Amino acid sequence: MTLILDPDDPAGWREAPATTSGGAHAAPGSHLTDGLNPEQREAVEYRGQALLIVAGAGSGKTRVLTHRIASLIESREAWPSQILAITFTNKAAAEMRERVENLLGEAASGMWISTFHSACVRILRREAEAIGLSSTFTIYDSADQRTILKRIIKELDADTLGFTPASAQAKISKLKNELADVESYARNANTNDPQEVMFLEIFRQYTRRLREASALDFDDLISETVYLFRAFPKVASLYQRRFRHILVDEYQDTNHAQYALIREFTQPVPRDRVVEMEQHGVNVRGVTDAAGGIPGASLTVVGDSDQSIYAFRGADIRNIVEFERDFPGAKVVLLEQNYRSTQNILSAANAVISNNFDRKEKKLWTADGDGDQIVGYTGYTAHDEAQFVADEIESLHRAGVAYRDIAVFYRTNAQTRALEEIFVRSALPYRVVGGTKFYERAEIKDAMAYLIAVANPLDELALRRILNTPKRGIGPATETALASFAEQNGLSFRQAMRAADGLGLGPKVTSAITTLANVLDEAAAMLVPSAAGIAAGTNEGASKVSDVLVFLLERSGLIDALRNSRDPQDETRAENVEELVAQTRDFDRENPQATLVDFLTQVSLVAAADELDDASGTVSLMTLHTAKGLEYHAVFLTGLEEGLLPHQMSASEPGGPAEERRLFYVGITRARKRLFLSLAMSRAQFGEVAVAMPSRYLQEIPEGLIDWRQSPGMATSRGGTQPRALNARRPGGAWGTRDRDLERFSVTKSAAPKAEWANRVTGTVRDNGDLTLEAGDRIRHVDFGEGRVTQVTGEGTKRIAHVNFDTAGQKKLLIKIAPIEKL
DNA sequence: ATCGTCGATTTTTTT
DNA sequence: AATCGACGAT
Repeated sequence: MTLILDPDDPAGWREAPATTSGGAHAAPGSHLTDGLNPEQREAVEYRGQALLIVAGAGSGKTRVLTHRIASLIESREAWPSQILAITFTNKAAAEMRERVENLLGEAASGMWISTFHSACVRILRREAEAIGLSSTFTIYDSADQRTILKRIIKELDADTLGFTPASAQAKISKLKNELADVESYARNANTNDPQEVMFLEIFRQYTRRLREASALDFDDLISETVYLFRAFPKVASLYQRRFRHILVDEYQDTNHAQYALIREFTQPVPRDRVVEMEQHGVNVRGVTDAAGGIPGASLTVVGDSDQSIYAFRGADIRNIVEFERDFPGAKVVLLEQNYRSTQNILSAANAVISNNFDRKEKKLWTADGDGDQIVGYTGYTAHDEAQFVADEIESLHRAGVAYRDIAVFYRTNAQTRALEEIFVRSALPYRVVGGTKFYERAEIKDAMAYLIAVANPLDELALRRILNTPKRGIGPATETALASFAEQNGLSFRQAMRAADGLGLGPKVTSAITTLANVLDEAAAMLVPSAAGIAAGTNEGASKVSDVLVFLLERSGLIDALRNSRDPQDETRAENVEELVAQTRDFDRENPQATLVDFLTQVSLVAAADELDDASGTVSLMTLHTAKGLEYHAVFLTGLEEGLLPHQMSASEPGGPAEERRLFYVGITRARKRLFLSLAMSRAQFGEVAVAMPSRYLQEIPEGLIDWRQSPGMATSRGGTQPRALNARRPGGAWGTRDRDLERFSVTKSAAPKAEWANRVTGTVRDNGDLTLEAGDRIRHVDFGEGRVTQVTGEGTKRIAHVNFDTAGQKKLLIKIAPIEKL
């Protein structure tokens, strides 16, 4: 029996599989390949150093990945702790873990299945001191980055050279994704260019401040792990020894730093170091090869270059395109059969994506038949479009489709407004996934800053945030005084606060500062485990996260300030803070051994898609980016207009329009049975109403596939719906285009004033107070005209009228706010 | 130090 | 339309 030391658990020795090298493997259980097509089966069963699975949308890649992992373990070729699977979101990780557990049962525990960022944090916290970090380092999000850069740019007067926090942030992120640091940038910088010199200074200061605060930004999490492995090969060897099988999902969206990290993980360990490791008590039996070294881990990547949509964040499509060159002898398996969508949906997707040149030809197909036609609709305004979506959702729901099986996608978060307004009015249960997140609310960030300040006393950003929140009379002057006192005496901001007595500030201010410092100290004391806990290396005896939070909220006066405020919005803010307390209670209950730092880490790394609750009975609204990897019975793609998809901003970027097309492709392929494409002819931007043109991608879909309820050509300037052949030719090429295909979307060039066709569904909202309606009442609605109430449901402000309109058909309306009057 | 008003600026997508 | 920052009044 071979024993393998698990670096995760230095005290725990685990049993290793019976055989790990040479000889015939036990045949993987056939239940793992039953029902798979030949390609899928090959992807599960192939054994070798490198495997690329080119998995078209809906081709069952998660199934292949989970079965492959299960097969490795069941055949005793690998121990669970030797598996490292990287997914794109925590939700995908959780799902993969669950599915592997379903295949293997208890045997699945010990695997690392997580996102790049979570895995790196786990490694970095463990090895923090090697690279001069506190193991309680803070993770800065983009808002934090922006705050710091804003201060730096102001101090350096860098705005005179055209620097903005956003531009500096983008540039720093780009550099870090390429594994460039301040030194390497300095070496290549042109010292004659004042702009580059200034940027270098910004970059230098930014790096220094994060260092001093013991903080890392998102990009650092990856790059610092790479640096760690490169600077400390012995540390790297521990992980190279442990992880024998690396599996990476969504490989087309990896950036250079992530690629470099994968390469580090898959490096072999030379014999000399193996000998050294053995001398230090690291068990390597069962993983060495004939030469005495540890061979590089096997690598499986899954991806689809047609779904690469993160170039803006440094994703390098070459990682997948050049995989075979990077890993000689790599096996490639192509999965083209689709198990998700109808052929009509797939034909549309194939047609659209085939317009991207420079791609490997790939055609999705299904054996399940054509299915329903795709439905198209052109609204007059965004609200009109939203009303179409709401109506169709209601009619799907009446036909038996659950709300949770329906999703609405859009390109930009701003587009949620019109959709939400109409959905609220229509009493449609929905949830916006991502968007303005709970943890981005100011009051939540304040409360979190208290926790961060306790967990990581070096974090100046968090301290400065809470210094005068709630108001304690500590203004910018005092803040600056503290900061410079700290600077001059080589103290941290926190230490300066403790020493505030000697600064000669006003007595009131001084006492406010020391009181806060004491509260933080007391909270920090609550987190120290008991002697027994320390001895056992556990968190035993430390206060729960929720208790620390409640202590901080009460003693800092934050919660009282919100409750006693005259600002009516503060009531909601207080409720949000209560919700945060409830979340920490949940966290404590679900993770009894976890620390405050664990909680902060989890919060930092939640992805938009992680918020999805499969059990909720609501329609999901999300961006096209968030939609990647998900699937729904019915999908609505909205805002299919030039300037939105493709987005205006993408036009100037190389490869922009092609990436936007992939985004459209990703959206289409999320749909299982029903696909709805919609757009508006006018859209409000910055408060101004602008005329919108149909997206160029719409015409790439073969005409017969779409049933236009109201086509762009039909939606005339007067708001009428004169039926007109989709491909009716109009002389002169409307909209000044020569492209004949565009004409099927043409509208009359002499567009009438906007006011005339903004007469459809509007954003009108009113407060009807306690208007009472009952079945049988006649009402008039601003947009839908007259109708008869058939039923009233719900209570209080949520009362809903079900109305049969004379011309507009059946609708549900939230009585309190619908623009209606009783007749 | 705090509060209120005016004007500028904003929207791409996210771990 | 709405948020954010600068500036001036209290």
